[in-house]
Amino acid sequence: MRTRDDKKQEALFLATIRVVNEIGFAASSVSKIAKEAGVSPATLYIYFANKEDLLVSTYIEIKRSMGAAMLEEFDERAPVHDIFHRIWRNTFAYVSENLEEFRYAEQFSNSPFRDQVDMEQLQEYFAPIIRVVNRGVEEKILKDVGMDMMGVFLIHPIMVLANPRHCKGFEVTEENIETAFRMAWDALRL
Amino acid sequence: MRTRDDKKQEALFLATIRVVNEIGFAASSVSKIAKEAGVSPATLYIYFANKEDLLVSTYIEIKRSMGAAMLEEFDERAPVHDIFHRIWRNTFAYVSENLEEFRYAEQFSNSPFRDQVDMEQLQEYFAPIIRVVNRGVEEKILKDVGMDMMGVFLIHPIMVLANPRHCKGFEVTEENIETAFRMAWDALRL
Amino acid sequence: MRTRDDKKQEALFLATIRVVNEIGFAASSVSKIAKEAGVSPATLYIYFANKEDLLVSTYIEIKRSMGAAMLEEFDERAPVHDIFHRIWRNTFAYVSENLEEFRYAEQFSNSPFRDQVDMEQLQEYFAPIIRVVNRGVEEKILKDVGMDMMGVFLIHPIMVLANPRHCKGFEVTEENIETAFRMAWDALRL
Amino acid sequence: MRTRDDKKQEALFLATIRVVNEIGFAASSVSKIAKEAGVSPATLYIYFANKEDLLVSTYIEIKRSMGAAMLEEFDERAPVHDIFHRIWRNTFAYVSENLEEFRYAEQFSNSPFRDQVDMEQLQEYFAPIIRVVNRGVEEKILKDVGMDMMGVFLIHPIMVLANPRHCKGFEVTEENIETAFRMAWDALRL
DNA sequence: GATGAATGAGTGTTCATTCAT
DNA sequence: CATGAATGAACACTCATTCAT
Repeated sequence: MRTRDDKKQEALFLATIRVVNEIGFAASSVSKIAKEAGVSPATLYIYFANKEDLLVSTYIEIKRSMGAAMLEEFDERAPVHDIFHRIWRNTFAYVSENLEEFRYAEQFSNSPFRDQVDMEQLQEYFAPIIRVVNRGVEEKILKDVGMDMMGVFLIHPIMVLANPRHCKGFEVTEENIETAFRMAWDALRL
Repeated sequence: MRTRDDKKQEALFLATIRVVNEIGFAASSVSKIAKEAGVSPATLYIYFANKEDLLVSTYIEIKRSMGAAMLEEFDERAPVHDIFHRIWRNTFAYVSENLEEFRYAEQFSNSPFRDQVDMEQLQEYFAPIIRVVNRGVEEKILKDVGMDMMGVFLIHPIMVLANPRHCKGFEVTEENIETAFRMAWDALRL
Repeated sequence: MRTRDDKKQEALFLATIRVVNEIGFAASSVSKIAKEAGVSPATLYIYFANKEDLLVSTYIEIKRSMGAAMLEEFDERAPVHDIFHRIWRNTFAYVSENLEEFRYAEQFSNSPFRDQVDMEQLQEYFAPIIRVVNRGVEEKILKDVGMDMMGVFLIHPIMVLANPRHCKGFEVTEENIETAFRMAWDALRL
Repeated sequence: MRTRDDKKQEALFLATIRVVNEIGFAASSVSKIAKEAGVSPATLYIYFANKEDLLVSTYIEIKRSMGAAMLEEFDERAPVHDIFHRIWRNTFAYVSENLEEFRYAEQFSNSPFRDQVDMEQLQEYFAPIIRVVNRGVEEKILKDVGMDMMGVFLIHPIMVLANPRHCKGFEVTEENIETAFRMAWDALRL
């Protein structure tokens, strides 16, 4: 028998991201994605159970790689401020260099497909961050305001700022990134 | 195309919001929206040029009413902090009380339809806010960081916090709102 | 608005029968039936909810017209033998003259769609026959063997004999029909 | 194509019957049948030329075994009545005990695949019965009405009565079988 | 102004079959 | 001998839009 080609799965992920970003979630059809990936629509169904599975799997794959990128060179023993600074810059780098993936994730999480994803599982990728937040609160460095609010002022600003779609006026320069981080840190710190 | 029977146009706006929120952008069809509004699909084309026009117009209508709500009791002569506090609470109130409209806008602005909207025109609704920001910078009350960053730390947090879809752990209580505002203000102020 | 065209429903019934008889149940597709009827596949869905509805409705329509044909000139007060003779000849005439309809019904009732039909409702068309059978039993003219067996020896033989597909050697002549009826009557009578 | 591993061929026959009976002719696909048989779809094509060959071969196989069952303990020298009685009971037994096979054959012979079968060859299985009918006519025991009519009143009733799908009200008891045979015999005998 | 009928183009998905291993 | 991968063609069905009334 022919052997399964991992390249095709990867190609389908990339094609999904490209097509969804270009024409939007609503207009993205299985046949367009298959064509973009250079395979037959029927072949797609060998690698994914159905359209939803394709979209959800693509999202999870992005989240996984994003989580890994955010935690690069993560050193749990460093000062909270430095860890956050590291994560902040990692995340900025990831979003800037993987804008397509990031935009896909954004569209996905604003679609009803979102409810099909096991969020608990996704949270695992970000567990170390949560531990640092808790440590920061214990050490009286961070405001004790719950995890959601931390995300809103620490992670979310990056998502918006790094996305030229939202912030046409924000240039991703060394200086601007540091300024933005200072604002985030001002919001979070005690 | 526009005509006198404003009730039908209003009904179509509401139906669009309801349908899109319930089954998502991708699955929302003209005929389903028409049925929800209690009119024939053909009638819809009397009020809107096509599906895109319907979706875009609905979005603009929401943005208009949202802008008005945010600026309620706006007093340009009050202190910058108080104006922002007022806007912050207005916005929270609007989002909480108009979750459906808000969610529609969120889905819309994460779709490629976004590019069909004349953003310049939308900005007008929020012009007074921009003037206050500029005043705050001049008065050395606010960091001088450009309008995008202001939006990211002032407006965006509300959008996320008030949306239970994103923040299941955040309860919209008096206390939490004030805490969050303090964080936003810490981020913005000099 | 355009007005609904009853001719199209009729055309779809006929097209269904023709296509199913020509290429079989399994190979009959909605698009082939629509093409045969001279309408777009999409139009078909205005008149029928889905493929199953089309097939089932066609079957019920046939059964209705067949029941009516079998009971033509039905006179409940005539002798049982004469009534049966009349029904027998009516049925033979119907099957011979409506072979296509009959064959469709045959294929249908040997398909799993059969289970989608409300058989109780169909039985109504044949209620008068059942009453005559009961009378024949009471009058000690017919064997008291239950309704199924009556059907097997009275109705079923016609279905088979009149269908050249099954009985290539049976010519539908006056004499042969009478001979066959005598055999059926011999089977049924006391 | 045929090969030595008769177990797989047998498994495919059985799988075909099971699948077709469960989901119907139209919905039965090669891959579903292969899965039911526990082999790959590709393997199926080693044993059968194509889907049609599989379906037709399954039918012929059933007809062969059915013919053999009907003629069990066949004694050409016995009285015509007794031979018929024997065949009648054999057939009833076969249908009752092989309902799945029988139903498959029924569906098959009501589909256009029927025309793909060499009927002449099938007739061979039933040749002894034909000889007995001819003898009965010569001996003035049976009506001289042609072979088709004999089949209609002798074989067909069993097919219908033994199939609970058609005759929900007929219980396959010793007594009912004998009663039905008497009716068939009354129809046939002079 | 308002509508149900109508449709070509498209949807997601499965099909029977072939091919490389 | 046996197989999972691969696909063009087809499937049932829905779409956004137009048309006749």
